[in-house]
Amino acid sequence: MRITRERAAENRARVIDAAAKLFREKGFDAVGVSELMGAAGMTHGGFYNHFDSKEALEAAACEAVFARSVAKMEAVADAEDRERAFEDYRRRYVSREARDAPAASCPMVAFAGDVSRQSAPVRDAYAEGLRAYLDAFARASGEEERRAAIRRFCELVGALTLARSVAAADPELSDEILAAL
Amino acid sequence: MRITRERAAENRARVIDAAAKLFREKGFDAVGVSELMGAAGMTHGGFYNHFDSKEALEAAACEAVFARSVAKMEAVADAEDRERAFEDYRRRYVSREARDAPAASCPMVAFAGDVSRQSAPVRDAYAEGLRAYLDAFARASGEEERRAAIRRFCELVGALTLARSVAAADPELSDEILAAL
DNA sequence: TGTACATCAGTGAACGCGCGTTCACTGATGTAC
DNA sequence: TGTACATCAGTGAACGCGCGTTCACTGATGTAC
Repeated sequence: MRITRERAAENRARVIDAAAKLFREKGFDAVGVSELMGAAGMTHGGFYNHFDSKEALEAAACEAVFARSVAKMEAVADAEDRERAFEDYRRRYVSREARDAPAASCPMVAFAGDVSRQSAPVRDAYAEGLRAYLDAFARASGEEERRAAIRRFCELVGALTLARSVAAADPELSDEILAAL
Repeated sequence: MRITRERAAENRARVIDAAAKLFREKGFDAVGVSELMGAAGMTHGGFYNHFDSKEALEAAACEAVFARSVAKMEAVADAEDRERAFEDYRRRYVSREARDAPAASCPMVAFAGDVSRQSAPVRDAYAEGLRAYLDAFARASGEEERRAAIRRFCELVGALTLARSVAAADPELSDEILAAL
């Protein structure tokens, strides 16, 4: 059942899309090749037509997720009313909506815990993404000192990470952490 | 080869100790029962003499790790020179030594990413630990507003998490993040 | 205190299961004429 | 444009592997007398 090249490229993109969501939601190791291919509407056997290995997809998905996040952050930095755009971004970052939608949110928070245990290509894609993101964040924040910008970002990452980690077991504490920002 | 009850209790404690280290270092799912028992000097078969399941050990280890961290934080809060003790704690928290020794460091940073995907007992042990830790941290920080204390803690957690996540792929960036605190 | 036996902590083989990966196969697509 | 054939994206069974868990077994310990 050969299909058009165009369609094959769409399929590949759909696998990366599914991976971008599922890896953020469940972590790299908890999502299998079968589940990924299923989420893209295929069976597992064809996976290796598109990727050398699961690791290769992890790196590709990591890159794709960061690309979108960095673009969003740069849009904030380049907004006419930068200050307001930044505050909006911040508010949404530590919102309950963001906390409860790990599949759609910040790659740093979703991947940070796992990434140091993943393969080198994944770690490299992550590091490059973080660098680009931090540069954009520093510009967007309006802080004169880069150190201050980094501290502000750490605050956001810590808050979202902690709030998400206790969301199920202690929702009040989780809300309190978000509200503190 | 039955052994003394005392010795059996020691063995159990040794398994929890090994779990406290290995789970923080590699994550819950990446450490097997065999590896844990081996680290405690036994073979895997006897595991279920001590624990109902791997999940039960995860919860016990989580509790044990938090107990130590909370005690340390409370010691800071109750120190004669609280302010200085707190600054020392902060400095050590975002040091390279702490970053490079995940097996021995902060349970929040080590577990936060994984805990929401673990079983209820683990999540509960974690939530209780975090609550106790935050209370002690708020006292130790000397902040009048609890919100300000939470923000300061988020800053630390974010910095250690991010620094650790890029330590291998981009040591300069990792150092820069630590230095920003 | 000494003896006889039940207990049970630890051993290592075995279980079913899901994982990442491979492979023979299918058949519509892409290409050469 | 039409025909003949090679290509290759996707299928689904099969692979070896390590996981959590179970189990029959061992033999020193703990207990009852």
